[in-house]
Amino acid sequence: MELTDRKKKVLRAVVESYIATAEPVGSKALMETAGLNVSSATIRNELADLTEEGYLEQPHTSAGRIPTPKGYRLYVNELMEEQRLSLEETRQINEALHLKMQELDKVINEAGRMVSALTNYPAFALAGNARRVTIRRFDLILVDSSSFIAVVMTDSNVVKNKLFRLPAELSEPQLQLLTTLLNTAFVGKTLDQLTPELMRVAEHAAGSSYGLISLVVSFAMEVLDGLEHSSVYTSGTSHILDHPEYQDLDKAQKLMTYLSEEKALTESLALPALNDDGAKILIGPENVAEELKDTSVVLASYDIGDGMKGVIGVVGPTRMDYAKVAAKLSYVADGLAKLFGQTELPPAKPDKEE
Amino acid sequence: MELTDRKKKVLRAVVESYIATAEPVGSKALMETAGLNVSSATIRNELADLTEEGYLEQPHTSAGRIPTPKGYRLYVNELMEEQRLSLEETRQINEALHLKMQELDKVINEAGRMVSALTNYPAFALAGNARRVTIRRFDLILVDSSSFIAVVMTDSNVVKNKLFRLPAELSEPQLQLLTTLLNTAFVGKTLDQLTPELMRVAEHAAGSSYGLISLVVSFAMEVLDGLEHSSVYTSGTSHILDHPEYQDLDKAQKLMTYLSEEKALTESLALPALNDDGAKILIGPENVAEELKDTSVVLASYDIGDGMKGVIGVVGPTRMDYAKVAAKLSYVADGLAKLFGQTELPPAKPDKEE
DNA sequence: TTTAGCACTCGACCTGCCTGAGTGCTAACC
DNA sequence: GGTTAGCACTCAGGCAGGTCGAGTGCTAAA
Repeated sequence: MELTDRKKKVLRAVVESYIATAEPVGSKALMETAGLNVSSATIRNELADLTEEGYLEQPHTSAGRIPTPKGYRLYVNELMEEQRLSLEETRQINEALHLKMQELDKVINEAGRMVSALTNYPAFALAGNARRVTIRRFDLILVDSSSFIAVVMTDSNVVKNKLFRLPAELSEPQLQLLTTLLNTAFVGKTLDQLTPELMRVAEHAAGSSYGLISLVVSFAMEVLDGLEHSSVYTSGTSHILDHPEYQDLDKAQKLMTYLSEEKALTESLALPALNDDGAKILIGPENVAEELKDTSVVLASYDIGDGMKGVIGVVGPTRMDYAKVAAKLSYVADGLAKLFGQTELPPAKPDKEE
Repeated sequence: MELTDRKKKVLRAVVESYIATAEPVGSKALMETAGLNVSSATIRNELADLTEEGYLEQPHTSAGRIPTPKGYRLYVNELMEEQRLSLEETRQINEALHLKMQELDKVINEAGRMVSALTNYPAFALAGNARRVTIRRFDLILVDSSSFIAVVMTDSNVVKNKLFRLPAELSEPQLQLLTTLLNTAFVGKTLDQLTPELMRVAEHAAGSSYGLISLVVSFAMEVLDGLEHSSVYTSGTSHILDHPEYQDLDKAQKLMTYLSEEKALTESLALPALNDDGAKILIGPENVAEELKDTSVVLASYDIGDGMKGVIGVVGPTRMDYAKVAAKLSYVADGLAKLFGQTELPPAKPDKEE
């Protein structure tokens, strides 16, 4: 059943006032803020109806109303006005985004920090692969006669390396043989395709340096594994304490602990978002995780390219400023998508030349 | 002036009881716990003396005594008994330490987490170089005609890589020329020795692919910079709320914020510790950082090898269980030192062979 | 349908009171 | 002299009761 226009206006005013103050909202206060030229008694009637229908609730008899999750949901779906970011804010974001392009991990982490600073809520960020990752190539670099660097590149264009120091001697030709072997046997394979049998075959072909095969391959496995179970970065957890709903230390601590548990966070929040595009708002009980049942989450995902996707999100009380947060989050996500979309290389002409 | 034996016993009992309960300790309670066969009145006299001399204080007239920083200091220096870890604890630590050897960053971070879990205090961990780092070698790997991987190795045996995608074509010989150029011009240089002039000379020699020199070198500079300003990992900040002294949300939040500010943390806490070896306890006002004036810090540093050192530390209320924390921290630090001390490679014979 | 008015509810806050833990001091004791 | 028992004193914390005021629902009139 559709709500009347006036009811919607009242609901909206309640939500916005409660978002701003965290205090139950009374009929008198609404008379002024809702912009309807009716008396407080009329508003009381409307409030009673809205309460009846489950959009609002009363913490106790003689208190004002606060929105229920259902109320927030309606607000988010229909009533919320798209927030425009101020010039200053966009400037800030752009500046931060165009910092030097470091390792992916660091950019992700930095994005989380930025979002947290921008919204004053704790934030998290992660990147992951929507698909299985395979190995694209191996390179082995001889450093000296007893150590070498293994470089592994995946088909998602991630490159990782590791330095190996050996108790035994090693020669350039040996290493080249190894490289060829690795590249013929293991390229194009996903993590679970790297079976022990495959290893054994390759080791056999490797002759005297057979032991190295398993070393390098298990490194490659670590790399693939790391890419598929990418880690989450959390930032700004101290912002939890900003909000009166977390005066209750116990509540605050539970949320903090939850946020610091990578696994829980990844599984219940971030991964589901990887496959859904765009922004998403989860209000209170809409969250799967028990710990978040009275907490809201705003998420945005973006494309990194090479089959990878990123997610940034913000966690806060259900009384969250959804409009502002969603706007900021989307803007940052868009910025990141653009950042990753462009070639990593700035036009190759150096601008200083005498 | 030396304290009498009995005074020391009383002080010790006060500190330990206060550490355990966070409640001011009265003369009656001490009668039982201090293990002296004297009446509460006698103890009261001793308490009065200790208070006079600045080792204890009273939150208010009719309350028991709590230790002052000076009291804690004496306790730590003379009275504290070296704690032995339980078998279960050492087993736990060893197990965690012998996980697969991943990237240095991750090991460091993991160590911090472990310490935090072990002590129930927030912990931080970082690694840094005691000396200037230089470049040891460059390698460039051609991936396809428009992209290559740059691998940079430093004299601290850290290897980093980056994938470059070019708008232009690139050939193997070109890349080899570049590699030689880079290796002759920039090897052995520290960050500040990588001057623009040096770059210009090298670019000149590079002919048509001169633009790539600056790309690779600036990547190398990032690597050196990153190694010298290594980042701190904080974990377990939610443990702050475990302790009654941080019921005051404001206080808790200030500490949390401080802990999440990498820069402050590195400069005021971690870096100073890098140069001092072994364990260190800083009590309340002994800390330089204003934010830590009523907080204690226990630090341990260890050798990573190749001129690198690591620091792990724990932050908590002055009423911290110094003995336990110090024991655990040292054990972990020792473990890490050993872990890094051993060759990264396990004896190269695979134990399964048919 | 809206409004004014009124009785009612209930949390927040203040107040004063009481209790008990803990003190310092004094005088007696060994 | 150090040690102890006893006693008066202090003060935070908890509890009970009272007041205040914001906000309600309901009713009756406009």
